[in-house]
Amino acid sequence: MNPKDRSRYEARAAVLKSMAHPTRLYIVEALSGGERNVRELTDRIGADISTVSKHLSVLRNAGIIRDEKRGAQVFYSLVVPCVLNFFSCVETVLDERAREQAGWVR
Amino acid sequence: MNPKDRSRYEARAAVLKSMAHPTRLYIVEALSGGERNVRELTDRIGADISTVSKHLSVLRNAGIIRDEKRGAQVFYSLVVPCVLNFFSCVETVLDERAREQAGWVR
DNA sequence: CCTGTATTTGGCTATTCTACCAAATCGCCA
DNA sequence: TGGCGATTTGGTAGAATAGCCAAATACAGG
Repeated sequence: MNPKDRSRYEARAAVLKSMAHPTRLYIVEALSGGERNVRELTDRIGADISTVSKHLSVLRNAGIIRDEKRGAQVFYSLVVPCVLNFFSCVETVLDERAREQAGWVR
Repeated sequence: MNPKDRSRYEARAAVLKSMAHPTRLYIVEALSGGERNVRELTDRIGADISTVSKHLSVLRNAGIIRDEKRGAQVFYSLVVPCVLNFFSCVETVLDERAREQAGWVR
């Protein structure tokens, strides 16, 4: 793989990697219903607020979400809604895998 | 987040994680053109064959690809083609990010 | 200006990844 | 059966992650 291709795939992988964590996936889905502030997300997730804040910055740096400060609060929202389409395909993968294991027909 | 939701998001994240690596993304795209054996993939990627083999097993365990042994060779192919749809959305993310940085309009 | 609330940042540890080399397996065929 | 090409597996060092706590920063009001 030449350097140009390599960096292209690295950039793509970085985007997927930013979503490849249970908490961050949860955040993405939560934001599909509209913007949320850090406190709301933290309450739902049930982890330390500093942990959630770091997950949010991972997603923001990847360009998946953006932040808007209003007063003392910071509201996050989805920048690229098409990432929500990933969910159905991921479910397909999981279903397919379950079927494989159950049937063992191959 | 309750345990049930948590494990659901963990399963989903595991699927994304299996693709969140430049080499593995490259493999997925390479397999969109049909099955390939380990040697072919290794030649294109330019890493140690044992490294490629391990990447392949990550994707196989996730249920994204499957292997079929024919003679001494092992051919890999895509199980769930919908993952190819991820690429266009990922490009959208990258484009959006590039635009942000260029324009600085916010 | 001082306090309280909201969020981010720094620091640290435990865990997980990744890549390579070496060694083990697997299937074919001389 | 012995050797060969193809692929996987075991081992390991180094890099990257994730989570928590403590401390820093940012804002709104009083």
